[in-house]
Amino acid sequence: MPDLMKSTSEIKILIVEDEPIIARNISMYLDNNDFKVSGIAYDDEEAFAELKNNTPDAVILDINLNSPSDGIDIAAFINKNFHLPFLFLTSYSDRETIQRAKLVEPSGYIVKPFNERTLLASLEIALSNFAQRSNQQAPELKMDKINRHLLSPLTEREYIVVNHIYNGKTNNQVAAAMFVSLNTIKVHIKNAYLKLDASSRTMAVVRLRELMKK
Amino acid sequence: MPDLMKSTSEIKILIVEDEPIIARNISMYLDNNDFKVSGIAYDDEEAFAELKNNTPDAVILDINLNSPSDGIDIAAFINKNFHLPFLFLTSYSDRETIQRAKLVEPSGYIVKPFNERTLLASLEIALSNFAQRSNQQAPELKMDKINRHLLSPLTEREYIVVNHIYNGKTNNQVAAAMFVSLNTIKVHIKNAYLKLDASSRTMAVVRLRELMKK
DNA sequence: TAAAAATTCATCCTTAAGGGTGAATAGAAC
DNA sequence: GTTCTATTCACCCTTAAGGATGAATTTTTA
Repeated sequence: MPDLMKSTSEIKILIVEDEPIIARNISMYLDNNDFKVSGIAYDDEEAFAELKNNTPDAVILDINLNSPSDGIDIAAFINKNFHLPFLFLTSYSDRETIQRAKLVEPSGYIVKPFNERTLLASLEIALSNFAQRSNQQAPELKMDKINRHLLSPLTEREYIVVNHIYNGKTNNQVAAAMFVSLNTIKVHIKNAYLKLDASSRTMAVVRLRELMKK
Repeated sequence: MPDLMKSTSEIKILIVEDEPIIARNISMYLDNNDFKVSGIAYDDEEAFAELKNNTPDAVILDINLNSPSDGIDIAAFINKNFHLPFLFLTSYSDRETIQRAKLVEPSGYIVKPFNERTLLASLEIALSNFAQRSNQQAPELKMDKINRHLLSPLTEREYIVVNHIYNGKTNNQVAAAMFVSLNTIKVHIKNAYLKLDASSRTMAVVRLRELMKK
């Protein structure tokens, strides 16, 4: 089988993270899942250099860094000089930091501690949102939160699909965003419906809203 | 035209309200809109008598009454002795009262000051919710809130339709709940889509969520 | 390594949804 | 008294969505 999937979605990611263990962890996850890590930056200077020299397609930014500029500053720099999606990697922060982070309009957030699935799903959804409309943020569901309330948890692909549906996309739009066929999307939707006890996209959205409230 | 609509939806409403001006106001609204006011009770005793003698199909209850039992007490009595939908008519109340009101699981709330449209729409949605599933409450959109953010406001029927869509109903289910044909529902949906800048029910729901946040 | 789960895709079929046009009726507004 | 809006409905057509079945491939897990 020609791995069309892999070639089309091998997207170069820059990781900006001062803790080597976390950085390597993320790097391993991504390399095993159709992403290519173009570089790891441990401080602001390395981040600026990587951005210029290795032209990543997306950036994962830890907010707290051991350097003069933190992740939010680097994000502001990206907004000024590039047209790139970026996600913040963050622990629970104070309100001020969250406010500052929102101002630079990130394509997504990854909250520590995170698991592989959440990381990959957040990244894929962020890329899709960025591609469609850089300005407005589509609200993102939390897979962990949803799965906690389901007898049978959603798989990563099912989760991404229902997220798109939650944000009003048609099956064809979801297929385009995920680089797979319409048939595949329909299979994911059908399986997700079983788990969500729904039989239409609007019913699924109602169920998702209920699950998010709990 | 045989007014099938009127005969099927001429529902008897009991109004429990100690302020005669408001009571007559509501009474007038309802009588002009395919509802029949079976009686007006100005205190608890009259309410109990009306419930027994005139067998209303639904009850609108002011919470604050000049009598030993208030609206919530009467609601509890209804729950115990009848199977009837009731709505609370309320001004801004203290938390305790709201907590008590929630315990008797009303089919809806009408908050003063209210206009004719909100009253009728709340009533119709409450009746529909009650008919479908007496136990769980479908979350209800606020027409005033939505309309405040639309260039062209939704009409009452359009609002009721999008409310049903928001709660996951199919067009056929909406038609059944509103006692009109599928064609009519489609017309309302199409017109609502224009106002909401949507072209599918899921997109409409996304827009409604956005409008409710503002 | 074998079994189970996840992901991908195809084909076929039925129904739901969306969209266009036209039109009758009733009520409100002017 | 005429115009405007809201509500209702019909007929038409196209596309989207939902559902069933079968199957190949990869990844994970036992």
